[in-house]
Amino acid sequence: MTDQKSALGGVALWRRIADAIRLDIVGGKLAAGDRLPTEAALAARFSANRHTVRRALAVLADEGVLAAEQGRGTFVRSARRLSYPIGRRTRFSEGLAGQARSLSTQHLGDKIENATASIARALAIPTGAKVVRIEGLSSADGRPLSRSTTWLAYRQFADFGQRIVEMTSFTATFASYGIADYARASTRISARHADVEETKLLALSAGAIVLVSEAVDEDAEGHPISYALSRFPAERMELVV
Amino acid sequence: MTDQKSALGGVALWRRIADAIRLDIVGGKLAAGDRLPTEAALAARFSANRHTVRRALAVLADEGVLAAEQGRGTFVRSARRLSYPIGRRTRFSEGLAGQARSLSTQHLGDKIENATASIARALAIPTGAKVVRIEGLSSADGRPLSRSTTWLAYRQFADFGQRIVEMTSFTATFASYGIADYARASTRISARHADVEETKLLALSAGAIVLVSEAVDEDAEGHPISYALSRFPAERMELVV
DNA sequence: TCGATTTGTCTAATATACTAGACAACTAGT
DNA sequence: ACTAGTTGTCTAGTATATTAGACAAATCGA
Repeated sequence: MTDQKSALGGVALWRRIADAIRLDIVGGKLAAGDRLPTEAALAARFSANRHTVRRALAVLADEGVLAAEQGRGTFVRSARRLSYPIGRRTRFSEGLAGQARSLSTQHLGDKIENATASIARALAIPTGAKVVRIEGLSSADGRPLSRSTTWLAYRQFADFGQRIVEMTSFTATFASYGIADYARASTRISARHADVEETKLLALSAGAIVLVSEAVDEDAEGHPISYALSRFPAERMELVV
Repeated sequence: MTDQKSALGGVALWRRIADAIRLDIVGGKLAAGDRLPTEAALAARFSANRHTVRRALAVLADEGVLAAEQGRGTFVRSARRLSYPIGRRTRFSEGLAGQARSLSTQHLGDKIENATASIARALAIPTGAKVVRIEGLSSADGRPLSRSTTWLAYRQFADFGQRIVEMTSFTATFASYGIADYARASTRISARHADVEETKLLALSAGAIVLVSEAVDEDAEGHPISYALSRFPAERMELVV
């Protein structure tokens, strides 16, 4: 949109250029197979040096978003953002079905700890009460889509960590506790820069943005059963309400 | 959380430090009135030089988030993020009432133009059809909260731009067209770096992140009436579903 | 085959970001 | 009044980001 250099420090110019081009691609302005403007044209558009543009293109090529061909030009490879639906009763796998061929969720570990104030409030338990923490990473077609941390009351879900590795899905694991149905009670959405761990696990380039969703699920009676903090790469995902 | 310098280029260290501290404040880890760790302690925590930390603190002081007092320390001034609710029938002013004393929406201008593919799809009109574009800026207690661009079909809402300056609210203006009630049809949420114009209007520091919401409203019969693209400063707002 | 266009690579100069250390100015408690 | 601890300011050196220009290597159409 507003291609000016002015905006001053904080974020390097090559990163702003990379973000702008990526936005054109995931936003649909550039389709897969399209040829990008030449490096010289992009340099003019962003009032930057060709080398700076090349650095931005190198990052995007590294991400697999585009590929350069000497003598011919630079071409868009991959496609639009995936949409992650948020509603009262959406399940992870259902929501993304149809947008990707394969979906998987990887269990990164679990741990017993004491509830901080915000976790306790979400789960309606006393601050400091024991909670189970589950770390997970979800991917579609081999590309990581979300890094999530989930807390559950230890009192009710003491061995959730063991069960989920067998059951694989949250829905199935909840069912094993006799919770046949559950629904989303609330979702809060914010955004920030990815930290080092997220950058690594989500295969992001440094300085990328993550959408953060804070979700509380409740059982049929309206009691909160889980509090999940999910981080989505903003360049590959959008949330749909 | 993970305070390492490694993460490499793209985003300046002072900005990552500023973001981390701001996150502690708007996330509630640091309350208004609290004293921050000393500059030396922060420098150690982020493995950075004291001057780099000072630059981050200067930005936050400039934003009004904290204030330094020579000889005493640096103190947290202002408070938590505002929550913007998203639902089938939420209205801007209702949703934020109670979180801020004064709310205002400023009309920045309007224009007739031709619908791009995505606008046309959202409004269910042919690509290239005439649309009215409305630019606005909303603030709470003097701090800008959202920068929004709204498109409406020209055929139905030809003089929306004139009417809204009198009516002041979208709800009232829709009512003047005989639309007593409308509801949210869909909301898509993403995030990116603010562009130059947003940085200025939303009073952000360079390189800040905006939450982007793409919303379609429909009338009682389910016909789309407006397509709005709102940008919220991620450091001051969160969206609640 | 030639020439125009495009990406790839190299060298060099300048501006900005970051680190390092020293000391001044102010505050609060002894 | 003194001292320890804090923020404010200055100078200087190093690393990274950005600009600048030149030429090589590949592609494509005339």
